[in-house]
Amino acid sequence: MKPNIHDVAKIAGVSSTTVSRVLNNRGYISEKTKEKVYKAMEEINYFPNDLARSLFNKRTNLIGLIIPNSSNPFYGELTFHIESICASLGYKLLLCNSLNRIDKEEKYLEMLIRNQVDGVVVVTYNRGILNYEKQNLSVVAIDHYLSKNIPVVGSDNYSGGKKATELLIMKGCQYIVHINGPIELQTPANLRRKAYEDVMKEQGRLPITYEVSPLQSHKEVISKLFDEHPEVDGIFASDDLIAASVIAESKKRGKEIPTQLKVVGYDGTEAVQVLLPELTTIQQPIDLIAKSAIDILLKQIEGEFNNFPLETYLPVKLLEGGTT
Amino acid sequence: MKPNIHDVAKIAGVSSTTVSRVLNNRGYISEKTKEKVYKAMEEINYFPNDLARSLFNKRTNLIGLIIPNSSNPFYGELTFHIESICASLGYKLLLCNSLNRIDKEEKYLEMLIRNQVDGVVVVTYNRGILNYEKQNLSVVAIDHYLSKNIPVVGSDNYSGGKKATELLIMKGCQYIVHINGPIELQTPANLRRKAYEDVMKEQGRLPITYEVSPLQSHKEVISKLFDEHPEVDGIFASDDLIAASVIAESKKRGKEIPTQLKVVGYDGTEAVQVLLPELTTIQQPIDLIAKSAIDILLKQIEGEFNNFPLETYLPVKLLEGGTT
DNA sequence: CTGAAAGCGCTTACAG
DNA sequence: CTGAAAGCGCTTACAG
Repeated sequence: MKPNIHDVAKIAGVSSTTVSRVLNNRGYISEKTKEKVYKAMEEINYFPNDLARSLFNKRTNLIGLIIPNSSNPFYGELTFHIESICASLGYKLLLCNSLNRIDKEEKYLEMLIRNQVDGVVVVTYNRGILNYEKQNLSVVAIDHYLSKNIPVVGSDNYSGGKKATELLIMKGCQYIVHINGPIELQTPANLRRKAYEDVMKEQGRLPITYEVSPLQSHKEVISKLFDEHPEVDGIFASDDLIAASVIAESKKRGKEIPTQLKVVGYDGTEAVQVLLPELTTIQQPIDLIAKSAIDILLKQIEGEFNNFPLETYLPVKLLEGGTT
Repeated sequence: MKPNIHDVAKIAGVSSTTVSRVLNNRGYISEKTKEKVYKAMEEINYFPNDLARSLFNKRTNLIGLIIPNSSNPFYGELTFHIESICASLGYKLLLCNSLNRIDKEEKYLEMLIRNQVDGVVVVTYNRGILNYEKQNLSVVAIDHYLSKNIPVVGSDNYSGGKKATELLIMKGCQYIVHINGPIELQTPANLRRKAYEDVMKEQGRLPITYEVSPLQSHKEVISKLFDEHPEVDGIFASDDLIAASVIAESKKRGKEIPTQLKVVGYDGTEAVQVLLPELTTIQQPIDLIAKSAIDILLKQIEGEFNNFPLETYLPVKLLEGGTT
């Protein structure tokens, strides 16, 4: 059996109240008593039960993170930063991979509520489905609007989309096509598309956007793009994995990069920098996104409403590689 | 305030004992009472507090996962599979990124114990440092020996190393060099090296292994390798990220792949398959590794010792790409 | 400076 | 079929 606070008390020859006070460093305790208690804890290898503490305190220091899939380098990296920041602040992370499935998100959310998490960080495409507010749970969303009252943190998508499109134009591309997720998903990533379209129109060009589903293979859509627009010589993909698929398809068709086709991605994760360093991409400040999200979440948890912005967009950086 | 079981009881006009029985579907309860209780729970949006349940049951259904860094595609993917399997079995995952630092691992382990996790999955290079057994906690290790009594799950490293080396030989490479982590880390991955050395010796060739640190950049070591062995025409890297760095260095030096240099990696994650599809690599069955690890951990948790193997090595697959 | 008692939100013998 | 009581391992007023 695991030792409890009474076992410690008995060995130290004090009451469990005193042990608790030593544990929490609260109230006045004589140095001598403190030492006895510490020695007793050491002796029987005692660790306080956080379940019991949390039950009393109504505070678990537990944060839930719902992401689509940690296999994806962007989410894997985001998860790393969020967890690291949490750990440094004494919070623990309950990880949930929703695969973007509403049923899973609902189950996970209920699980998090039952486990009394202090707050939740959500990355989901399923907007408005979950009644996050009903439970008056502290929530922060990354890169996705959930409702009017839930703060969103992400990269400066408009600026990123603009940088990508302008680079392709500057490099002399004549037929620039954009690939993005479905426009129905009202995510801030739509701003990448908006920026692309704005810049194209400004230049008197016709914006053409192909839509890929976040759940399905991008191959057919990309193949279709090449079939329908053989003249394409510039592609701005809304994430690096799509960009990699574009490069693969281009190779398959004997279209040389960057001479015949230039490609720009989005995300710029560490994995991409190692595995596909030649890719030109718009790098998201994943560490800052994580930091801001947690900052905002903790403010909510501490009850400081109105002391944080509802939308936070952090600066992106153009990483120029050999694909442009 | 969140409603509790007494609030439900009051509304349903029964005792909290009865509500608990409905919740747990235990004992005999009339259909009518059940319905009243369910209606009451619905009405006030009641969710049971798992902290209180766990405190009583001495079972949290919480699993801790300690990995070096979820930014790494291999660990990100492993994390995804482990979490998914846990979720499907009613377990929840507490994620810990140790960065391979002993101090962090110790802190995380203590945190997990305080949170009363039912078991821990560990991926660490710090062998023998942590006294996992002392706490008589259920533990399973992935790809790393922790102690005699802690079961290890991983890929069939020897077979993988053999396949990689034999492929390079078959493809006609004359000077094959291997890159691996430090041999002091007594991980099963040393078997990749052992297999390489065995095959080389069998062929009357001289095995040459360069060691990279898991924490530092691989660039200098790879650069040194090319400097010291300009004749190298085959490299077996012990993971895909190292392989990617080899490819980059090779390009920098104008050494053409696969004509002048052939490269084989190890891991074969989804991320690599999308971002660097031309890489020939030994693919680990990450899903099976996750499944086996959880199987074994749950057996320990259920007290079925001796009903699981201490070492499990799962079959690898050669993925041939353009780098050989 | 220290302790006895009550309570956090549950569950399970025990009794009826 | 249902309820009162005790207890899981803590913490915090309250009293001394």
